[in-house]
Formats: sequence, C-alpha cells, structure tokens
Amino acid sequence: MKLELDKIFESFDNNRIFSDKSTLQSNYRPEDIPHRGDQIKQIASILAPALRGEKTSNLFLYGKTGTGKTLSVLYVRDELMKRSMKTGTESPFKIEYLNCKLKKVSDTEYRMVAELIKKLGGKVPDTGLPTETVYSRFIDLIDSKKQFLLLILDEVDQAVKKISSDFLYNLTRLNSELSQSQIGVVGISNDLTFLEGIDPRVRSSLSEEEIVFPPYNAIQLQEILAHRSNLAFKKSVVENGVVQKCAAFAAREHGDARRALDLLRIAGELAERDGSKRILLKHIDEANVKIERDKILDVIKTEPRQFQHVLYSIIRLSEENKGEPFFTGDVYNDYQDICKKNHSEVLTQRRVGDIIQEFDMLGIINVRVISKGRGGRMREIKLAITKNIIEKAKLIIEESINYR
DNA sequence: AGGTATTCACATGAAACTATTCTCTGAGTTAGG
DNA sequence: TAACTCAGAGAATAGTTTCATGTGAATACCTGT
Repeated sequence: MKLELDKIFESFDNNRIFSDKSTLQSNYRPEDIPHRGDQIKQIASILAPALRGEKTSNLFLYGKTGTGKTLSVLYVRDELMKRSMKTGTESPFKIEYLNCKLKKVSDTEYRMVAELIKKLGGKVPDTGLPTETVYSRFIDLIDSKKQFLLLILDEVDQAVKKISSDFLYNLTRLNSELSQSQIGVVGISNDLTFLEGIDPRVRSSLSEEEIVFPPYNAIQLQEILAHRSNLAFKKSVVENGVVQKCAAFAAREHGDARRALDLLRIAGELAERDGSKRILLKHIDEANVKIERDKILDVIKTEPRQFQHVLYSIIRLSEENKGEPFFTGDVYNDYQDICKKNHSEVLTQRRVGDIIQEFDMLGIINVRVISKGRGGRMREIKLAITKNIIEKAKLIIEESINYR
C-alpha cells in the first residue's frame, strides 16, 4: 500500500507540468492586458474625475463573456486607488465592485443593496427589514461625509432579469436624495441587447457613456494564451500547436478568452494525471469534453428533487423514443408516474412547464415551441447532451432518489 | 378552389398563497438597589 | 428601576398553485364558381 502511494506521489512530483497554475485560473489578474489598451484608456478618461471626488458619467460596458471587461475595469480601479493613495490625503472617492451573478446577491433588490452596505462596512440583517429601510440605511452610510461612490456592477443583466430594472432606476435616482455624496454607476453586461428592453429613463441615465468590447480573434487569443502558458507551464512541456488549437476552439466560441484559458489549464491537469511529460493535442480534446461534462453534471447534482424527477422522465422518454422529439404532455404523464411510485407530491403542469424551460436555459435540453395545428401547441423537447453524459446523469439521479 | 372560423393542447402571464426565516417592538418579568 | 425575556406583528423569499388569457396552424365549414 505504502509503496503504491509513494509511486503516485513521486510521479506527481516528477512530472510537474505546471510551474504556476494560478496564472491560468479565472481569478488571475495579469499585469497588462493585451489588446485592450483603447478600452482601458477610455474607461480611465471617463472615470478620472473621481480623483477629485467629482461625479463621473455613468458608464456602460458591453461585450461577450471572456472579452476582458471585468479585467479592464478592475485594472483602472486599482490604478485610481494607487494614485489617490500616493497623495496621502484621504481619498475623496470609493469604488466598490459587485458581481451581480453571485447567488446571494442577484436574487432580490433587498440583497443587492444589503450586499453593498456590507461591502462599505455597514451591517444589515439578511431578512426581516422592509426594503425601504435598507435603502435609507444605505443612504445614511454613504451620506455621512462628502465623497464620491462608484459602483461597478458586473453582469447587471443577470440582476435585471431577476429583479426588474427598477433598482437601477432607484440607484441612479438616489443622487437626488444625497446631500453630500454622489453615486456613479459602471454597468457591465454580457448581453449586447440588454439595454433595449429597459425603461428609457433608466437607459438614458445609466449609459451616458458606452464602451464595447469586441471579441478577441484567433490571433489575439493565441498571443494571450502563449503569454500565459509561458508563465503557467514549465519550459517546453507544451506540444507544438496546442496553443493554436486552444485558441481555435475558443475563437469558435465567440472569442472567449476565459474559456480558452480554462481549456489550457484542464488540458494541463489531464496531462499531469496521465503521467505524460508534455501537453499533447489530444489533451485539449479531452479537456473540452471534460469541461462540458462537469458543467452539466454539476448542475444536475445540485438540482432539487422535483427537477430531477422531471429530468429523469425526459431521459427515459428520450431513450424510448430513440431521439425522436417528444412533448410537454408526454413528459408530464411520465413524471406523474414517477412521482406516484416515489410517494412524492405531484406538481401542476404549469410548474412542470416552467421546469422544462429552465432545463432548456441550462442547455441540458433543446426546446422549441411548435404548433401541430389542430393537434395543439406544445414544446418539442430533445436532450442536448451526449449519450456518455446521459448515462452518468441517470446514475446520479438514481442514486439520489430511490426509484422503485 | 378559396376563404373564414374553430379548435386543440398547451404556452405564457399575473396574482395569490404557503411555509419559513428573520427583525423589531413593547409588554411582562426579574433581580438588585 | 434597569435589564432581560418572550410573544406577536410585519417583511422578505422561494416555490408553488390558481385563474386568465394567448397562440399557430391543421382542420372543419362555408361560399360562390
């Protein structure tokens, strides 16, 4: 036994591929950000007035995921902070970054404001207060002295989808209730069409300035990857063409640099686990599969029981029908059977319809609303995951729920 | 044949309800001076 | 009299149910040729 372990550890030690894995992790912040110079300059010139404690224009950043939006703003933020530190006097502004996608933040307006208060060093209970009160506490907190507060709201589109755009309106409107201090907002959105569906009042006040982050092209991605892989891996462990392949994969996915870096990191991990001395092209393919699978299985695992029941019947039906699409009604019937066998309560069709839609959003199934004329109108459902994953998913569900 | 009207089987939307968790308030209780 | 306890009122949230209304196109039903 001991010998075996020694072997494992030893091979792990010898086969080190990484020299600094953290440079490939998604929270790593490189010192310079290639191909984003223009955007950074623009951001900086818009936010510069903050240095004197003056209100900046509200700013809105667009761009697909992994185009460096967050990285760029945070970079500018840090530079601003550094500069104001140098002057020695207390800085006339504060910058808070808030990622609206985090579960604990994004769900409600209350939590949103509460989180801001916490970031600013205040305290609010998680529940029990009227939302109004939370707002006034927020005002009290920042209005205690003369300052400018810049809020960076990452992935606002997520929050707005959940809450409605009211809170953005409230936020921009707060300025009129503040006597000493002022608030500016930087919104970041992955969704390019985000502003279209928003109350025009909010739109005009929120996006006084806009900057678009175009996706990276394959060549730019290659440069970024090459740079990072030099930092992350030991010398000459990367096979020729690996970086190119990674870049090509990611470029196909709308120039998402984050995805590309993930791919590279996972490939490295797989190579290490294989005991391989180098990262080979095949590791990229494997990594690509693994990422997809882990993502889906993780979702399935954490989904509540009723969701699993529904998914299980979808899987069953899809096996029975051999890939032929099936419809909401079919799923609901099957789902009812499953529930009865399990002595689990049965949800309404209305609800199950929503659950099916959510699976669609998660990318586990493909859904299309079709009308069969007199035959009615319903969703056509197809599983969107490969057989391999389906089997695993099935096992996971069967494990967590005792069928029969 | 060509044009309307129906009709199916849900989709989609809004409101209301339920259970749970939490705060805040103020009445009642207690212990000490 | 100050400090403490404890029940009840109010809020917020997630996850649903209930009720109401919407919908795309295959079919049924006319109409006039």
